[in-house]
Amino acid sequence: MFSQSEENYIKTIYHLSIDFDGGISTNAIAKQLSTKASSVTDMVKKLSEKEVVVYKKYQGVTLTDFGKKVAASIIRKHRLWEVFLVEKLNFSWDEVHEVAEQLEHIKSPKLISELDAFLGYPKQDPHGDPIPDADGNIHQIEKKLLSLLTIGEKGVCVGVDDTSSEFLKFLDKQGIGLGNSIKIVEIEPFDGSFVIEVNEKVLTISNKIASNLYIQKR
Amino acid sequence: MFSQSEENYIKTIYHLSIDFDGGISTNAIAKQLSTKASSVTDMVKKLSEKEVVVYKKYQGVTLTDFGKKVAASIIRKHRLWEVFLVEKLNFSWDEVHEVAEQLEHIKSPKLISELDAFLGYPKQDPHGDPIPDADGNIHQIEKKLLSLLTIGEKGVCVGVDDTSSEFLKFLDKQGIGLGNSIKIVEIEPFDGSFVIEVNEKVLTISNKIASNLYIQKR
DNA sequence: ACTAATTTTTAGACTCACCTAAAAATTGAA
DNA sequence: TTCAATTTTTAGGTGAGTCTAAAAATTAGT
Repeated sequence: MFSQSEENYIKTIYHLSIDFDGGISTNAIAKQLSTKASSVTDMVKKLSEKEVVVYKKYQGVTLTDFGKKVAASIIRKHRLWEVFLVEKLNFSWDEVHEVAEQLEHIKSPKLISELDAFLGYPKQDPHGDPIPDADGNIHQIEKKLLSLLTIGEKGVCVGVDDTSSEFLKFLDKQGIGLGNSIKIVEIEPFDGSFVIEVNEKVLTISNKIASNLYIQKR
Repeated sequence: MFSQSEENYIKTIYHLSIDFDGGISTNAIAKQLSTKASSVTDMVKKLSEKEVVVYKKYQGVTLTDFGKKVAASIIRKHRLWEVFLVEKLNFSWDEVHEVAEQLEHIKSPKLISELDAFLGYPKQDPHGDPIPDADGNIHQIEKKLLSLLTIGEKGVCVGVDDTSSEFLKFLDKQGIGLGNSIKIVEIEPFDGSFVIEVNEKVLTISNKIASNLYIQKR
């Protein structure tokens, strides 16, 4: 069994490993968890004794296969709770994270399997991220950043990269949500901003916004 | 804000205060929490600094009005989660306690008010215990131990005193549940056992069982 | 009322997760 | 390649919450 603190480290290392391959630096982990590199060194030694990570001094850490399974189970809980909060308790997608951070640490296999069934075995969380299955397998759907599309291309909004409250509130205000069809009308060469058509409305979004929206072409 | 440990002490002191009035001894708290009296003394000093309890050396502790409010809010969360587990996630009433012990510490006012609404503002938990309202008021329903009734009296089963898994499983096996109408057919003078009629069936229960079942006369 | 038994508190120590400050290793720039 | 900047680790310390053992206070038996 892992403490809440250990679980937070495991989850963080997992997330950092997605964009970066090779050892994750103690500094990167420290920054993500708002703690100090020295604290990370301590924890990482403990996790390596528990066979969750491989750690060589000054080389950063990588998750073992076991560690990846543990991470997947924490993320599974986190995302299932997010679905619950949005679908059943009227939370908006920018309010769920903080509470899910707490709920993900509840220990009860029955709770999670029943919650999964109660929610109808959802495959994605409210931000479009995949929910790992009970065995820890993650089925990532085919998706592309909106900013990589060209004029005339169409697709469906299936996720966001940045999940900050400010960004999600902005999307709500613009009327952009998961499942919406989006068509690229124009790309401004000067600043890379995009003119898109969504929900029968035409609007302009900055390149930064476009670089945080995932589109599935289908 | 209180730590999980502090919350567990506050809840325990509250529960112990129901059956004994006057100061609750450190020993009683220690036994309930499976810890040592010396640890209790430490915590109780801290809680008294936070104005949650009144503590005089060697005199035991009592909750302040503020402490009672805090206790009620923890118990409210615990019981709402119990209802959720039984009504929505197919837990049986003997499985809920352990998980609710974890869930009761989740911090989010919105979570609890939305959960309350989602469950249809329940007034009792699965064991028949009252759910405190958002202001900390507890509306205890009128009830009596079955063992205090006499031959011919009738009532409805509204709660249990002992909530141990063994007892609850026993009740399930006998077909006794909340809401069932119960009639006293006979009382055995020799051992004080009761012959009762419930769900059109007649069965005999020991005095010990009868002393753990609450009946509402209506 | 006076011991004896029990309860409660104090004192000191432990683990966990964190910190700061300094030392050591790595990296990068001229 | 060398040395300065950066990163990482070590060393030592803190607070929360727990423990054991011993001291102090209370309660109970005669």
